[in-house]
Amino acid sequence: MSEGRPPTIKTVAARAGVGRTTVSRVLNGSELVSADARERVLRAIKELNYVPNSVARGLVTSRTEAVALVIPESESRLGSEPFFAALIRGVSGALTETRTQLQLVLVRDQLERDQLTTSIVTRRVDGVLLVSVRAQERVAAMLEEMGLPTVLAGRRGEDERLSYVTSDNIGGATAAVEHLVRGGRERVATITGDLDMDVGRSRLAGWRRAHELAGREADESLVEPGDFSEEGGRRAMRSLLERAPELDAVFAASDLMAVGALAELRAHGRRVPEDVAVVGFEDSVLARHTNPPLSTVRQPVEEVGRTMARILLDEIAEGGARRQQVTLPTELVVRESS
Amino acid sequence: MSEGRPPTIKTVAARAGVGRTTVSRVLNGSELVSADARERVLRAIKELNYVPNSVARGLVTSRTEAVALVIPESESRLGSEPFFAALIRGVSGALTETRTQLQLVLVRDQLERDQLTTSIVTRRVDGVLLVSVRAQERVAAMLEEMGLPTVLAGRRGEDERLSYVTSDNIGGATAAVEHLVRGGRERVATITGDLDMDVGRSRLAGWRRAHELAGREADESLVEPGDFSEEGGRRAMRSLLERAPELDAVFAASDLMAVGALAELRAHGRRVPEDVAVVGFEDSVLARHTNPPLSTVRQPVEEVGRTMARILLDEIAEGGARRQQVTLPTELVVRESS
DNA sequence: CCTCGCGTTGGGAACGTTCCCACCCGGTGA
DNA sequence: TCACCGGGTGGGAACGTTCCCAACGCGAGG
Repeated sequence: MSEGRPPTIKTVAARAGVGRTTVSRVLNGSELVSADARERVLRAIKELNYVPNSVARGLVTSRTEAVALVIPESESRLGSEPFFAALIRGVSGALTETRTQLQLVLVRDQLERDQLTTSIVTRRVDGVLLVSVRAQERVAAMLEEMGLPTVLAGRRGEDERLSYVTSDNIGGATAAVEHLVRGGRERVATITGDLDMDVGRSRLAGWRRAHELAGREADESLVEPGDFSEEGGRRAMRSLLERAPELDAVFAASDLMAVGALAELRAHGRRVPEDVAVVGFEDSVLARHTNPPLSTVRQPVEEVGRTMARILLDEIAEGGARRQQVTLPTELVVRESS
Repeated sequence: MSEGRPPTIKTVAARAGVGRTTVSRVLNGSELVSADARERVLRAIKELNYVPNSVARGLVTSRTEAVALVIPESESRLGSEPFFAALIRGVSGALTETRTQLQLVLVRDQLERDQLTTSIVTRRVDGVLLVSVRAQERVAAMLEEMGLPTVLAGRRGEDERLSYVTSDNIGGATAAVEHLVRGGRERVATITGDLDMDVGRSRLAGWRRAHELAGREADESLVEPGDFSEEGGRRAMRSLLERAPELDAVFAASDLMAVGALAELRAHGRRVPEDVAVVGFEDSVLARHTNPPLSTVRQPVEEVGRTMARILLDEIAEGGARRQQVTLPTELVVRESS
């Protein structure tokens, strides 16, 4: 096995006794090849162990068969790690069906964020998947302007113009709070996520909506801003307990904040769920292992990833005109904290 | 701003009033360019918003400035998700410094595993990072044979020939068990990981070694095989309790198995740590949130990723002769379960 | 027997770079 | 004055594909 250098399409053509073009046609599944020629080509390919050079192909077609998955550092940290992993799983699953490559881009700091556009142009990817964007996300705006096919995980706001896939945050939050109300809770507080993000705002909107549906007035003094982190959850719980000691339930906009809240409640001697019921959001691995096990809202993260990838492939194939916006259903998971 | 099509090196050359080659030289930092020409080229680049086409460059240099990170599906599942996320963070961090792209390849099933070689050849990456390999990993063997620069996370066995980065599994396990012995535990059992993997074997070796160092005979009936999963941990704990009800400590080769063990111990009315002490391995997010919080061995996962990337870049740059094998230190984290 | 058409085929050009080499030009030493 | 040198420069070729188009062979129809 003395491979000088890898075989090219010419090597194959020579071996099969045909021209370059015919080999190319076989490779790309064209009909205009005689059965005889096709068979000879296929045999030569197998004998030579030929694999087409995707770089050369990319040069002429100006398509790389690759998409970038862009994830802000903050998203890959925090308890959202399982989110991140599941999303990748979904994306990757949908992508491998079409042989599209997945490039991972983690954006650490502001500097990298600024270079991102150049970086994406250099990469020459066919499209971009962008995770969890803030309201004023410059990267998204730039991609939109460049006309590069783009699908967001989550949306920047309610008037999002780009394609996106998100889970039903309003519905999930509503269901969580309704569940608390139905369980006889009178004073349901909420610890919100970052209100600069649609997930944060939507989950808060769900809390409000549930009150409305129950014919109650939402008491805004029961709303405490958090930041999706465990420590943020602790802090928020602390100030809620000071301000509204009579509360008997908390809806936290993330499991991690719920974990922080649980710790703080314990520190204050409140029993869960007897004195205070707690519900989180996300259904991360954590939720099953807290004490007591955490009721939460499950999001179909892997499905979100899969859907994003499918939509992106669509956009790439069709020249990107039609935008698709999908909201996937969430599901309340009741455990012992409520 | 009516961009017909993106500017090429020729556009830049024309605008700067120089030849293609000179632009190329400026781009690649060659010294053989007059200050004057260099400045004109840089200005033209800025004015035209020119970004070199990495595909075309890749075609002639036959380097893509991209590496693949290959992760078996089983590794991205289970409680190892944070592991996976942290590893990616490390890899990505070290890579962005050199503008190298990261391609993520998740291997779901056997079929995909078989196609992996072709897939890697098609991708034309400059090197491969391969996660957590089993003893008989065909992919690793194939990469070795192809001579493609490769770095493993973990090793196939003690006689690994490829470059790898691993954490000190033997040392960590030894420390964990010594800690239990020093705490006065007499009968320290262990739930092993998959013994087909070096991590599994090494952590078991550490358990043996600690006994040896303490001048005790390791009682092999206290060894129960697990599979790194929570359910596996439960099952193993159950049969240990049946077989050796007098045990007073358990070292589980992963946090997730430790969690399973905790649940099973509780079900059997054993108190932790009073009746039985438990130590895990990994220090995943989970460990801080179990009841009681889990003592465990922390691995520097992000650092493993960073180191892998650095070694791979080295191998790529230097034509791959020298192999590097690095073992990073682990650290015992004592919480309340021991 | 010639022409037409259609299924099949292959060569040339192009994609945007880098690398090799030849060239130019001013200065230096004989 | 002439050969020589070396920094600076640019054009041609090559990388391995795909696409365009011209050409081929062969049977059918006039």
